[in-house]
Amino acid sequence: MTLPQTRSEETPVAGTLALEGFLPYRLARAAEIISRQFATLYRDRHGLTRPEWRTLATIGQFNRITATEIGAHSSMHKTKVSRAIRALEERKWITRQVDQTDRRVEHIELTREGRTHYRDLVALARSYEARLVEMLGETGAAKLEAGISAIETRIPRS
Amino acid sequence: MTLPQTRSEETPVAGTLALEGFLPYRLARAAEIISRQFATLYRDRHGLTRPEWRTLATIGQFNRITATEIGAHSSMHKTKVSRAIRALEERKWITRQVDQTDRRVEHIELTREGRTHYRDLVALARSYEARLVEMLGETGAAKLEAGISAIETRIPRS
DNA sequence: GCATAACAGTCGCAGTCGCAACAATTAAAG
DNA sequence: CTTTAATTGTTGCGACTGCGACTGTTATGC
Repeated sequence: MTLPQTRSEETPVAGTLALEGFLPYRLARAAEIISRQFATLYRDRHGLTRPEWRTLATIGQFNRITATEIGAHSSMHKTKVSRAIRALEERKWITRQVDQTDRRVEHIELTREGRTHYRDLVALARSYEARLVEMLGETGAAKLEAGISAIETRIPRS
Repeated sequence: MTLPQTRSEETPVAGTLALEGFLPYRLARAAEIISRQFATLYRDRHGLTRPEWRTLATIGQFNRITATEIGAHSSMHKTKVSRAIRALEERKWITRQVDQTDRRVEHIELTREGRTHYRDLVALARSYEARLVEMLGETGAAKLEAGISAIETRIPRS
């Protein structure tokens, strides 16, 4: 285990918790490592932030979608979605049009330019995921996915 | 899978990426669910933030430790550590003393009061982890840990 | 119908974050 | 030695975050 260099002088004390063995900490740390690594790719390539990437990925996945639906599908707070949408609109990667039967709702679609970038990002994502699975090994990746599935199915959304 | 309610009208489009199946996204989401759930516990009970909890956990794990070592052991940026230390000091949960042979270094220890809270937090952490493993099931938890271990060992720290 | 509640999306604000720059100190180079 | 580089911990700053309040609109209750 690539532990952060363990301290030389100090030794763990009895009656304590080993942070590096604590499951929630390990999970958070693992996710952050992967998240940062992947984020570097799309940030360097397209200058996207994490909320923008998720928003774009969701819009591209469906063809026409609303802000609320984006938030539900990508697990993001509505303000995050709102700001990401604005940023993508300023780049002219998406367009919005007000629903005529319910004028609270805006439908969002990719522009031609947005679709081009989306395709590129999908390729980037697929290739990163493939490399990731390769590094983890088939069984390592399978176990990780099974563990995540357990969380998705068994942990009640607070 | 407790998916965010899938959209009724829209159907996934070919040539796209399914965000909900994308491993980095799923991992980030799973970690956030757990992290938030556990954070609610120590926030409600002691008013701690996440960096403060990690810092306290690290100080308690070793008896005497420096800020840099805390950061290395808990995967936190040094500014986060610095601010967490100040907050804990203001609560009088820790004390610092300057190293006499290298006055750049400060050694940090728990006060009596800090140790009390630390013990309580350790109990809280252990009980949460136990409940978590119970919810995930023995095999689910084991697979999750194996997957995380794969990340810890096989993914090069950028 | 009309008042009230619910909902979509935006915005102000206060809190948090990480980066870069910094002061103080110690180590290394020559 | 003396200059330069490296290290520890802090701070200023701009960017980002989520909460609550808000506008505009549609649905519901009576």
